[in-house]
Amino acid sequence: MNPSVRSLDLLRSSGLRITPQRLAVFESIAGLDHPAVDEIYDHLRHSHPGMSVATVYNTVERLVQEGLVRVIMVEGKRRYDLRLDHHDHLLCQVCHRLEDCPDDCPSAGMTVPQEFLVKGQTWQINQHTVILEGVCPQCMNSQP
Amino acid sequence: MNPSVRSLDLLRSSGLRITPQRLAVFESIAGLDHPAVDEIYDHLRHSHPGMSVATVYNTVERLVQEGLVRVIMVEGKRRYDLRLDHHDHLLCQVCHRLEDCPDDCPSAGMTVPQEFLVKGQTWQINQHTVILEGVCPQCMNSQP
DNA sequence: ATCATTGCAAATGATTTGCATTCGC
DNA sequence: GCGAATGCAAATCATTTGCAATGAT
Repeated sequence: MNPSVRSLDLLRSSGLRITPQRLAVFESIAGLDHPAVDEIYDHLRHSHPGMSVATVYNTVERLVQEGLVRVIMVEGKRRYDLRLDHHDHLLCQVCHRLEDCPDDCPSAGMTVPQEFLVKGQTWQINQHTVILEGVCPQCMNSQP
Repeated sequence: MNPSVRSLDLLRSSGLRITPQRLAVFESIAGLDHPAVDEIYDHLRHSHPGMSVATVYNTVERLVQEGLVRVIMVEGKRRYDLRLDHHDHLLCQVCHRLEDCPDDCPSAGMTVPQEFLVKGQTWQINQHTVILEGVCPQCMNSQP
């Protein structure tokens, strides 16, 4: 699959050097569904022999720094997402699939103030994470 | 500190064998604030020399299985909580303190249905996790 | 040519596992 | 005494780090 112009543009606009590895990692995140590093690495094994896991870790970290992708910590593993706006996630406890919560999600409307008073003292809130855990439709069907 | 009658009762009621290590781990979780395994272990080092980390892992895992404590996955680490009812958490990104969200928390009123329709297919939802991340009052004061 | 990026291998941190010994019941 | 629980050490999994070689600009 050729790198999309969009990927190239995004990478370039961030000022990062364009390397085949970076392009590949970026497009993997776009193509896979909330992948973790090992999934990205496995995905690229055949198309990019010689690619190192360390490079995947590096790249993914740079992409996060540049604000091109987002991390979601799930089950002790970092997973990566191209969507940058806040949204909640659905996690399948069986197959570990992670999916974006649709906008009519019960938690989607929740707003969190930037400051929050707890026991008379102020917390500054920077972000919040909502994960709904359960069983996805596929796993529901295969193991009733 | 002597084991409280309550701890003993709780452990006994679950059918678990009462060992000094179990009692100690259970009371550590009660005494510390959302501790991770290493904090429990450090806490018990002096009072229980010879106690193994593996035992702490074992014990904590059994306590979760028996429904006596709850795990919260935070920053790639399991942390343990005696409160069993659903409640949200506040995480300090500076000192990594984890605190229960008070009941007037913006997310506290949120209810999540047991079944949830996504793209025409049904997810079964078992639980949900809400973590508000930011800076705690103490860290706010010490680093402005 | 310069300096960021890569690849490899060794290191770290959290957690798990195997197994012989110990101890609650 | 029996079987579950413990302690220890080695193993595993995710991630990080050090460093020499490579390659994008």
